[in-house]
Amino acid sequence: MPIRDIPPNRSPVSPREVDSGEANSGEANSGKVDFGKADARDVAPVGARRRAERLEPAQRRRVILDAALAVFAESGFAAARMQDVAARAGIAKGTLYLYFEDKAALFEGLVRDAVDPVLGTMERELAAYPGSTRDFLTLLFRHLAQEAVHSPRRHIIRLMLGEGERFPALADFYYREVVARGLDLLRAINARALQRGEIMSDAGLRFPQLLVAPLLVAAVWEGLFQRTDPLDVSAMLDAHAEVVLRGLGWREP
Amino acid sequence: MPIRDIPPNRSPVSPREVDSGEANSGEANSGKVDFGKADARDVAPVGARRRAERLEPAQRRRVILDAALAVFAESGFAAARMQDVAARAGIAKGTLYLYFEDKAALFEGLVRDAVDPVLGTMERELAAYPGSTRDFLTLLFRHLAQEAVHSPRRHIIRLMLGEGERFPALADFYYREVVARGLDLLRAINARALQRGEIMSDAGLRFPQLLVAPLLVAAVWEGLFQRTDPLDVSAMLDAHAEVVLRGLGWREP
DNA sequence: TCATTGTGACTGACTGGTCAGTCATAACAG
DNA sequence: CTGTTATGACTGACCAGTCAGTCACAATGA
Repeated sequence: MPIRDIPPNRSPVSPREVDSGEANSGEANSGKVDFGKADARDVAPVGARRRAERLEPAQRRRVILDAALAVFAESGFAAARMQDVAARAGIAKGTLYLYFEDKAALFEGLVRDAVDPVLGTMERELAAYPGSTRDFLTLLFRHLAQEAVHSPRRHIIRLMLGEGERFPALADFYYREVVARGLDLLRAINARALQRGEIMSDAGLRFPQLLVAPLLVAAVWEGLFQRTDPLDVSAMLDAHAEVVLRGLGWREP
Repeated sequence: MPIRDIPPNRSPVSPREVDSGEANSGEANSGKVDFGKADARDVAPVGARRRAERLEPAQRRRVILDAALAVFAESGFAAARMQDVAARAGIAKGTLYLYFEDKAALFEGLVRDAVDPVLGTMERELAAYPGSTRDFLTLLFRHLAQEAVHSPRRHIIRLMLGEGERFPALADFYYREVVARGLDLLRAINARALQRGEIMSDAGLRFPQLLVAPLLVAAVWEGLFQRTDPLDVSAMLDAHAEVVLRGLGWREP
């Protein structure tokens, strides 16, 4: 309770960029009947407090999630500070808690939100794709490379790798929404190609992971080694498509 | 809302397992008062300090590093507590600081230490390997799978993925000591196979990453999805070897 | 039109708790 | 007794999460 006031000699004050706004700049109090202690503390600092513009909840949520992605991507879960998320979103820390239960919920929201749309379109495209499996695979790789390497969502992958083990429920969610669907898509591609006689081996049907493994490398390489040893992701994926198709027994249909 | 659960793992770490041979012989708290016989100062109000057995500095370092691997693997860098590392190593927290400058130095020491021996033997074996490239690749995969999935060092990989971006110097070290050497080894394999006419494509020479990508998947899968959707790593790697060799234009020599 | 009251998004100082790193002290080896 | 090694209580900082309060705007009514 803020009423319980503090001996004036104590000066906590976190000397930090946030700066706990001016000490008390006078101005006793207006109408408040204040029994007990005259109390000098608090009272509106009045300074240049900027209040964030009022926003539609959905918009505010978006802003927060964008900020959170940036901050979590930069620091990982444990080291990310809610204060920083708030600052980046242009709001006060307390406001975060109007939109998300706690830090974990924010992280979750982040992953859930980012995960959404990617695969749906590919699934639909596959059903209707007229060309050869080779062409579709190339298209798929190009799409996914975009996601895994160039989209801001690429950080989600890294976050999942790094923190996922400590969020089993989140890992499950990610598995259901991304991994399982992705693998199903790949199995469908393989099954169709086999059926059409475009390939001979069922290795890709049994281990669709083999088809996307290089994408994981690409996503990780970016963050860790790009600086030291740049990797041409597109070229690598082209090479991969070539190798894997031949490896599965490709022959022109 | 299936996701609500456990944020950072706050389990107190069971301090056995590493066990620096005896030392802090149990007892600790757990209510057992044991006012029995002898050992008068066992009641231990404040003073009774239990000392860890004296160890050679090198051995103590080993014990600490083992403990640190366990704790960091479980929690990641930021969430790992020095207190827990100490407890697991059977020593007091202060003692850690006799061996490592600070938490970051401990993490670094951990990675440096774990990284050491793995590749050397493979490099030497390649030089002397009499069999076909196919056999050598199979051998290599088996070795690396051991490292990436079953060895306690597998956690190092995950730690690098999660934290590496925040330790650029460590990422560089890891690149030099593991990644670069591994890729060189793979390039050597490819070059030799090409020269011998065992394969036709130079894709593996240009992107040796393609050969190990599935290992990364395996290492990650273990931690995140094994529970949900078990993956038979050996079978996957066999399939990978088969696909990739055919993909590179393998023909029996 | 202007005052009053209601609403809820937004704020940030504060609390309670955690933890890295320190250091006076204790135990041991020789 | 003396130097070396180990200890763990302590400090200082840091941060997630709370909550009493603020403010802009909308609705109401005079």
